Amino acid sequence: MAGSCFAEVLSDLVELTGAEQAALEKLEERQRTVRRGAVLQRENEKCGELYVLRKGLMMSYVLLDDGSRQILRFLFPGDMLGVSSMIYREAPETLAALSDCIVSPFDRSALSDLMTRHPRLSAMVLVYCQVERVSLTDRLAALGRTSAKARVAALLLDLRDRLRTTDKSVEDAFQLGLTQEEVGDATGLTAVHVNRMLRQLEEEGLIARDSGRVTLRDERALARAANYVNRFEGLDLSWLPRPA
Amino acid sequence: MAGSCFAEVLSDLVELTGAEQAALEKLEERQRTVRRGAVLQRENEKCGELYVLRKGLMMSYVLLDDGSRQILRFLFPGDMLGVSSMIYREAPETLAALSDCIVSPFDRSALSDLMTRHPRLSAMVLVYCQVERVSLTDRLAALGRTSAKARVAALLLDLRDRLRTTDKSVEDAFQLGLTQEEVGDATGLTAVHVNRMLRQLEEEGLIARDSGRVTLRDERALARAANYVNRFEGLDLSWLPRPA
DNA sequence: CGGCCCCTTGACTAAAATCAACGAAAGTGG
DNA sequence: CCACTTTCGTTGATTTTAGTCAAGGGGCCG
Repeated sequence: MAGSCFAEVLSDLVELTGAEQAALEKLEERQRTVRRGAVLQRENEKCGELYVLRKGLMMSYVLLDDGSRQILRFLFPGDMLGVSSMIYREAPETLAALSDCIVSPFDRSALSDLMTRHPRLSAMVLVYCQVERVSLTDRLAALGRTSAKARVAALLLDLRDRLRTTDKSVEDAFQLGLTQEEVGDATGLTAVHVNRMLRQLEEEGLIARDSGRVTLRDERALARAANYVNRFEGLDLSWLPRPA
Repeated sequence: MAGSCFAEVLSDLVELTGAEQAALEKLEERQRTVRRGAVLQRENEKCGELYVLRKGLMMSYVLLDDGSRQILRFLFPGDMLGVSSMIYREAPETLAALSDCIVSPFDRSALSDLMTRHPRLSAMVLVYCQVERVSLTDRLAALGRTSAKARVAALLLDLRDRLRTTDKSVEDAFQLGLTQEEVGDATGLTAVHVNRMLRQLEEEGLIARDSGRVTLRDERALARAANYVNRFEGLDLSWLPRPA
């Protein structure tokens, strides 16, 4: 199996040259499986490698002193994992697999080399990180200023959009590969309250549920309730340097 | 007035070459003043330039549909503003001045050029953005999983640390250049509740207040209450490429 | 079959928001 | 320089939102 998952994400943004594709494929030469529930990197432990997620669903989270968990981000195929760990001696967050996964590990220096040799890819890595950053600020605003229901709605919309980038067959229904506790840890709620919010969304006809499968029945109303924006849209990359 | 504020931030991390310093100074050739309360960039409007903040205190925020505001970040001298706006047609956040400020505006293409010509600076811009990203995730965890008191304590510690990087004379006391409403919009609380939390911190002897000036009286206890980490510490940049 | 994990629901509690009022301080305009 | 307005901080009373505690049910796995 060849091809670079990260390159696929980037090639939605610009047309890559052969040399650029080759450089990205080199990052994903190696492969490794990660079992559901396994931890790839643990918070406060020495930083290891970086990864590209090739297959499966992962998450990054932090644990607070009182034992509570905040899920920072869900990770989908094509996502680059552990970029922030690259810059620290100790990892600022834990990376764990929510399903059986395949990742491609690579070294800090590999990314450093790539950035030196391919200035345009370097800029695109920055773009990718900024998209992530803006998504984080969306979630920050959601946690700070929106209701429990809005946060759950936003999470559902976001999950659907992210799943669709990999699997075009996803339309308005998808398997929610998360427990309600995980949804709670992502939205800053308790599992009990997540349950109530899902029920409420269901009663209002905004979603339907059937054994872990969620259907978005009224996307317009959900998006309105959630203040949701897909941050992979509306990009302007006209300023990118010419390919080397 | 010469010298690059952003270069000063970076030179705390590695020793810059003359060429690198010159390149960074070029970004800050121009200067512009911004009045207290003025807006440099407005959410959803066409993205303009990027900036380096040279002097003063600014903030970035978003407004939600119901009119509530979430402050995403406070900006200090040496910070680069609007990097995320660079990649979008429309700005994802508003940039506003909390005090009279001086900024150096520059063009997307100027940063793009710099990244092409100076691979190591390119990597350092990425590092800078990742520090910002990790700080955002700290705040995300604070909003999602910590009490009102802890959030206010964390904000005070963070402000102090950021002020100290510019002004070494700041020890445990500083002018809180924010209204309680602004503190609330940053921490996801109401101004009224912020007031009560400040009072409580004061009553417990963790801080003292006098006409807008805050003194941290028990930093240890504050940091414990707040789960606070200074993200400019603990970096490992040994992987950075050689300077060009 | 039994145990565990996850979902569900009700009753109750705690945390933070809301509403309202007032005083002090800081600008503003004559 | 003074009257006026506005902003900001403070406080109490009350309401709303979400958390906590507890119990039971369904499905899956060993």
